[in-house]
Amino acid sequence: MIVQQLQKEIQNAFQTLFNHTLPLEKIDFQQTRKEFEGSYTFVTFPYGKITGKRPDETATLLGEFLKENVAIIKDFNVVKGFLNLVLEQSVWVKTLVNLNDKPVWKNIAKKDEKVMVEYSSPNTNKPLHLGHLRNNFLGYSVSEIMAANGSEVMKVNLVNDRGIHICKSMLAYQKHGEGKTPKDLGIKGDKLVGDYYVKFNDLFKIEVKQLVEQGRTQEQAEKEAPSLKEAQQMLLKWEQGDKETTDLWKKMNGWVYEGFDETYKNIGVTFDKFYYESNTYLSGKDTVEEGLKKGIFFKKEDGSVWIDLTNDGLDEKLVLRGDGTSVYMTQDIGTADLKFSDFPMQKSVYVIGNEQDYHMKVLKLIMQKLGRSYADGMYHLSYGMVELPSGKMKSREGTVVDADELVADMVEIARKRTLEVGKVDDFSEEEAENLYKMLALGALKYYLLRVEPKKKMLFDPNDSIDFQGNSGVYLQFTHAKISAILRKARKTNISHKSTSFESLEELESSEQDLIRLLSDYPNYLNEAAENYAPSSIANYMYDLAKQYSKLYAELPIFGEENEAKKSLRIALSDATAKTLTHAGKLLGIEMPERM
RNA sequence: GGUUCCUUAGCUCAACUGGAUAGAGCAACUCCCUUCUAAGGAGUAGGUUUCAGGUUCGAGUCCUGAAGGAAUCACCA
Repeated sequence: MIVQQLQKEIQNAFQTLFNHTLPLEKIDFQQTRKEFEGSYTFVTFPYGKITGKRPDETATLLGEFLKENVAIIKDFNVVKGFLNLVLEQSVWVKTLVNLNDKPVWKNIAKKDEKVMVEYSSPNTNKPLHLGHLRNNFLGYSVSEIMAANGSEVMKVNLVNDRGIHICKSMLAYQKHGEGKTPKDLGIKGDKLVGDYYVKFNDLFKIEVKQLVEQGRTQEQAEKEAPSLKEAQQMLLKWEQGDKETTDLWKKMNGWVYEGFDETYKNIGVTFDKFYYESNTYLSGKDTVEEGLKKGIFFKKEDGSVWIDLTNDGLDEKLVLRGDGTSVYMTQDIGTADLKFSDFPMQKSVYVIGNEQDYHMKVLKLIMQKLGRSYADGMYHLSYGMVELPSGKMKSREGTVVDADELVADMVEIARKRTLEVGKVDDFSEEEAENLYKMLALGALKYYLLRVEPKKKMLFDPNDSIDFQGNSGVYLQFTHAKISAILRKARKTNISHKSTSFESLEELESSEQDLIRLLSDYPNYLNEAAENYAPSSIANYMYDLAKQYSKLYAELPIFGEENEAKKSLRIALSDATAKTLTHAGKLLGIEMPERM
């Protein structure tokens, strides 16, 4: 709010002093460094050509003009080309009044923009692991952030429910499962299926080893292993609609969906629509025809269809097999169109790991060449793998950090910590369990979201995720402290209505800093949406909580004798709590009243 | 081999998209609960931002090259 006003004032000053119109969006401010007086700093180095003066001269001229003509600017100082602006204290109080009367995010207008976010998109042959959690939290959070910025968002999950990998689980189950159900075994359905996926691979490895001993090369052996042949046979049968096979497929997928549902529900992730690859894997062939007609694709002698992307710095890429069957790309082309016909979006976000950077680049190029309106709005939210100290997680080796187990472990840690240091003796069992889960998920989500998505992460199962310092729990703890203050204010009937403090003229620096941070929230929100970056929100929340904690330790609230100051601090507390709650929601992190 | 991405304090990460003396947490060390929740706060120490050049008023950020790591380049999905 303040920034917008300052931008206009600078624009006006440039107009008057230098007869030059600066576009508003080009006028940037940075926070004045602590060692100088002031709040906002305008950098004048880039404008030498426009002003015809040295940067410090430009800064001085601007400073004098602003001080003279703008009421909220109390003073200025110039260090080289840096113009530091000192604002009237009343600006801060007025800003807090605005925050207090109406949270900043209520000013965000609805946009006429549809956004589809595809995320999670699991294979149905194994349970979700830590890598999926990163995906799920990213996708969910980006959806929330876009929606908070006024877009209409559709969250979709494209389930990879067919293919050779699923047949592998089915085959192993058929052989060794003895018809046992998850219920019989007392385990989740996705776990059962995952176990048989591992079992298949154990068998496969033994076969390969035997073949190698018989003199085959590793490569030959991997192609010839009988269990693999069987799986391929099964896939063929599935595609032909063989009843026994599809029945088994339906049964086992059903188990997996039950398991997934439970996990999604547990981690607080939701979808508006599910797509299943078993329904979409044949689509896209018409589009390939279209591309051929338009001359975008070409056919080789064997009938296979390709696109030549050498001019775009890539290779030739197959889009349809010689025998007319689909490849991965075919499906994705078809699915892209299908999504658009269901929900005519301007932006289409794909939350997919960075191992598919190349594939997604090709897909976007193809859709652009086909002239799809949504193609420019396709965005691959690429994220790095979560690795263990021993290296990459591999489901078929069983070396994964299981999502359900990790959450359960963290709930246990939360329980232990709460019993040690928490202040919730009078909680009912249900309330306590809720809290443990809230803290566990808060820590986990913050841990995964505060890092820039494209960076790979290292997770050491021996080091538990932080419950101290820069952590989700720190944010929650700050909120709980504030809640205690607000409860006490309510109980003792101390008002924090704007009228009770708006006449204040002097503020402490920690109060000012906090107001500034609070009023900057919409900028972070906007930035997060533009860059698809939940990490900006996470880092902002940490800064905010830290700034509040500082104030909390420095200044008394109920011990303050000046009633106006007391009210102002309560209003500040309230605004901080509301902002933490709002921002936390964007990351899927809930804020407790007590802990 | 081609392409893309990554490399910042002992460890895990920031750095407002090119701005002032690169900031946090963890770990170590000092202080602060007779005060609103110490899962906190204040402080000390820790850096040639992998390396070498370049661009400019100014580079962790942009360009070129080198080193190390990862992904990808399938008629697999």
